[in-house]
Amino acid sequence: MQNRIKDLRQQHDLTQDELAEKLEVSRQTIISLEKGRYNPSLILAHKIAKLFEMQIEDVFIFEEGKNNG
Amino acid sequence: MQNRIKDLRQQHDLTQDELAEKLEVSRQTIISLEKGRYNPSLILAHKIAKLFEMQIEDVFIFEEGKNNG
DNA sequence: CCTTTACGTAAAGCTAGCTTTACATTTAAG
DNA sequence: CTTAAATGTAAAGCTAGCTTTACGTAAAGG
Repeated sequence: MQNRIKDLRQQHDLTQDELAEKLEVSRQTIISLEKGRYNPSLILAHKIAKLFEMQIEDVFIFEEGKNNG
Repeated sequence: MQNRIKDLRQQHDLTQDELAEKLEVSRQTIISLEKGRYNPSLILAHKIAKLFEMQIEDVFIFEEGKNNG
């Protein structure tokens, strides 16, 4: 699962530290998210999408076309 | 955080067990989700929304109007 | 050289999502 | 009463999201 967090953060002129504060998570969490190291909780995903005024599905890119019917 | 899972499941004539199989999770997970007992992972939320052909934000209802601008 | 800012890795630890098993209740059918 | 399907609770256990601390690197500035 990929995401556009790094891109969006830079577009909004935020450092990792600033983004972490706004989302009320640690900087490590931001780094890990940007590196695609894990699958965040829905609430965190929502906070991110809300901050950037986007839909969750537009921030996070899911693997479509795997076993999709 | 609330959600419309129970409602959507019934609209689609699915039992908890059938929904669990489709989502590749346990029935307990469905029960807990329907009861709002926790905050699912983003991937699970996505699978649910995709199954019902909806946006995540339309399946899960986040507390808006708290400190929202 | 030294300090500050920003980004990154590593690893130990806590918490909560999710699984598994077991048991109880309700409704429908015989 | 018995069987079966559907829903629910309880609790033990594994895994992974997230935190915290520590250390390393590179760029900007004095």
